[in-house]
Amino acid sequence: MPKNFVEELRWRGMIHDLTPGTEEQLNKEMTAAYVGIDPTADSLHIGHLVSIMMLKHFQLCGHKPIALIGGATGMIGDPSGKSQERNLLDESTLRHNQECLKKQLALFLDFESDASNKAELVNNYDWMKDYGFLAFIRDIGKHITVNYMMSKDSVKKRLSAESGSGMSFTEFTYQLVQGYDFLHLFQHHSCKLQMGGADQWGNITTGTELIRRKLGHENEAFALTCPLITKADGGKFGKTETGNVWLDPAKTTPYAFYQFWLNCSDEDAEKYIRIFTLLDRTTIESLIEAHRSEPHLRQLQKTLASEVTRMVHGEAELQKAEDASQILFGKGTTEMLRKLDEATLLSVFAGVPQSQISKEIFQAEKDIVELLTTHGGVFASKSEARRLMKENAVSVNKEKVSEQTRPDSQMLLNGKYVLVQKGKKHYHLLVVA
RNA sequence: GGGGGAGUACCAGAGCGGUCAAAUGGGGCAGACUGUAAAUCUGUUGGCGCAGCCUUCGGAGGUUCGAAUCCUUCCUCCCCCA
Repeated sequence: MPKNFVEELRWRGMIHDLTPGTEEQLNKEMTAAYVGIDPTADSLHIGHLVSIMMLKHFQLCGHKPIALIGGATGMIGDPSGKSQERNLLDESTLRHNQECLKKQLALFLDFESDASNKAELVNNYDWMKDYGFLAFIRDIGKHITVNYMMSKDSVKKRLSAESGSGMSFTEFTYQLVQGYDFLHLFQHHSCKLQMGGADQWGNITTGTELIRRKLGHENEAFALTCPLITKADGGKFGKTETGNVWLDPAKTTPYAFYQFWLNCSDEDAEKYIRIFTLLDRTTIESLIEAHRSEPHLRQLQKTLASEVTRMVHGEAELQKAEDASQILFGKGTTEMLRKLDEATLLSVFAGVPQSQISKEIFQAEKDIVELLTTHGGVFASKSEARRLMKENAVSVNKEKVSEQTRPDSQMLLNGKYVLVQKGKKHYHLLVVA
């Protein structure tokens, strides 16, 4: 094997736990491994990125990655964590999502080459949909005791009195269905390893256990988990005010995507750069060292943001995101904004929320609160607009405004744009047409 | 089948006839300080024509001058016994 996979993940801080013998197996021969992804949307978000990077490294180390779309399991809902009831996806949605996800996965994994370790995409709906209930409980359920299933943390937590939520039989069954996936892949794809987040440990080991009990002791399967990605301040990773950070540029603009990474705290950036970039160890270590001595340069965040953005959106989009960030957060002034030609302006603000407003309304409306709220949709309510203006948090074209400010045509950039800023980081472009 | 408990703002969780747009904590947002960081401090966190008014405390009715608080009923969830 060209590179030691476990060693690679280890220095990157991507190993939480692994079953004994995993490393030996991987050093012995090319091995197939899979991770599961719920096809609940037609795009991946950055919460999926860790799993994907695991597969990416896996492939780079000469092994064969399998991405499993959880069409069947996604309908059930994993009791680990506090998942809500899942909606059943109809088959056409499922297939649509699967296709979209595959395109995104192809940004990272090689599905096309002739190499023996090319990536594969499977969907457990394909082997679960016709599996009858009786057949399943007889063939599979027989091999796992309820006692074993009850001892899993995810189950214990839900059954404990404090949780106060109970657990349906459907959810209880989840680990068995996921365990069967592993068995199926083990038998039909020679897949010997399942990877996932630390919260998946219980589900994965149900699979290894099932394989051992059903197929006998000489059939050994392995588990490897990575730590759940956290933020130093305890918040949820990958969420912003507006929700998930998606890989699909239509859902999260490349600019917003770039900004997400740029805004990481120092502590998080040191962790994330190891996990989410492919930079090698010496590069990363020297970057971290440089950052610690001159933190204000934000070199670490900048590298992290550009590496990940390039990987997901490509060089051209990265350029635009960097330019936009430079203009919006550099020491920009009103004069500088006025100097931008229309094309530049539009490309800079491509990633910024925009709204349209008619010229007539703009000219007629003399109340800035009305203009920005009722017509412009910049604020959710007039109360909010007033409150923020009192707090000196609202700027138009980089200049603070108050409730008394009267809108006029002097505000227009290039005759038709108004740049509204809420606080330091939130921009909104009004297009007057 | 029997018994008990609970549903309050983004979440957790007080309130149990008026002084409640609803304590407190968390989260969010903003300001100061900075490095588009962290920590800290401060303000704010239903809406509006904003010293006033309107809509909110699972749903629908009712009692009352007045209800998140009392009654009826429906829905949902949890726990215990069988």
